[in-house]
Amino acid sequence: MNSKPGLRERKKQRTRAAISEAAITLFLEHGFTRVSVAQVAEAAEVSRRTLFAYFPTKEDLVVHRFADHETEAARVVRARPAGTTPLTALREHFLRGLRERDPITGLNDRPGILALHRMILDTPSLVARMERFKTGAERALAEALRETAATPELTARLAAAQIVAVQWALANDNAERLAYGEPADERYAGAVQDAEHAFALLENGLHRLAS
Amino acid sequence: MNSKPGLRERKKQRTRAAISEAAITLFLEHGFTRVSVAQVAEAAEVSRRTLFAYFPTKEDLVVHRFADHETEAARVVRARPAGTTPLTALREHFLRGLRERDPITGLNDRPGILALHRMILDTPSLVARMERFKTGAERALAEALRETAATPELTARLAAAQIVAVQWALANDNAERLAYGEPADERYAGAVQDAEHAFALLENGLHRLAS
DNA sequence: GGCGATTTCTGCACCAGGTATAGTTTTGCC
DNA sequence: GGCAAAACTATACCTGGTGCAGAAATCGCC
Repeated sequence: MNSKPGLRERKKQRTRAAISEAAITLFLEHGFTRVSVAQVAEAAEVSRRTLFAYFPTKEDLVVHRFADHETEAARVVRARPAGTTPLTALREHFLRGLRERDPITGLNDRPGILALHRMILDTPSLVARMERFKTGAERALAEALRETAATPELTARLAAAQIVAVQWALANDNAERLAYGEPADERYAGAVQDAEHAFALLENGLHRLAS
Repeated sequence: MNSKPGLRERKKQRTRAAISEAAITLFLEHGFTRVSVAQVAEAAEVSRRTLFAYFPTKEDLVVHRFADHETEAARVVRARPAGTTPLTALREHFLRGLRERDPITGLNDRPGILALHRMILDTPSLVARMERFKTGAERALAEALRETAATPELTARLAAAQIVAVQWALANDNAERLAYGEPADERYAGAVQDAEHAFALLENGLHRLAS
């Protein structure tokens, strides 16, 4: 279907990739805050003005890689087999993510990914930018729940907020441990256990919380 | 204990208040983005540099008012009567907030508060700044759960994430409705019902979510 | 291949938030 | 009254981000 994207389009994609690559290389080498967008533009052989035509902010040079995941939970819920509860579908999907070491689960220790996660975790403006994805994911998931699970508006929003918060916490926990040096393969079993515990908590509630 | 804060300290407090007041007045009148910190400084009869000595960022000129609430949930959990579960204590506290129209519940329609909430809701950088409070609240609450409810680390973090997310969603929902024109007194009954529903969901889990 | 029309890129000037520095004023205290 | 510490100010600077006008590349068509 996309056999003929046209030279213009192809060039745009190449330029975009070049900018992103130059940015991430420089950021990983010298630190996000210590590299200016001017330096990135120069490294990518593009004017500063053009860089901002491709990426609206400096932070986006990094986090655009996660943009797709914003609607992932919503897609999973929509695509679940008939008779499956949303929570089950999401749990299975998350467990598969762990098995496959999907970076979004925080359980990927390929050097590039690891360094990227580390950088994000200790750069406040990048963390803030990631939070916006969380909000987007919440909204999309709520909509999916409302549409496919006959869930009232408020319940959908509450459930979505809980689910996204929990998935985020799990991924963060994994990413932190890996950033601290634990190998992914060694962490895997624990990550699975934790995920199952977390989804059980979502499913059964917090009523067991000691008084 | 603080009978003699000293002239220096009192003056600092007055300056701080003057800056904050000037800022909020100008922001509410002309919009957050359309007022520069230079204008705020001038209105407060203070140099720009001094303004930044009191408030680290422009956003903090607005959101510093919410700083206390960051640890509120944690305090409530720590101060709960013996034999009370954390969730019960938090629910009671939230319901009391609604009754008293505590701005933090989103259920206060005093013009100043309302206008402030409206401004925050449609200023992305302010929303982002508020999210950081959410993160702080999560961390503090997790710590309180861990310490006072004999809850394992991960469970505490997961529970805190869920609880804060839910309270946030409730407050947001109320604030949005009020921003849309609904009077607080008229919204009250619904807000209580919603809160009770939300805490029940937290307590009993999402297992009822239709397949 | 050539040639207008359109899109993209660039350079430049500009604004605002935030920081570093060095010097001036104010306050606390003996 | 006078001295040290603290707070404040002016100034210059850096960086992210935007507006604008013109140069350059691409497209589609002849």
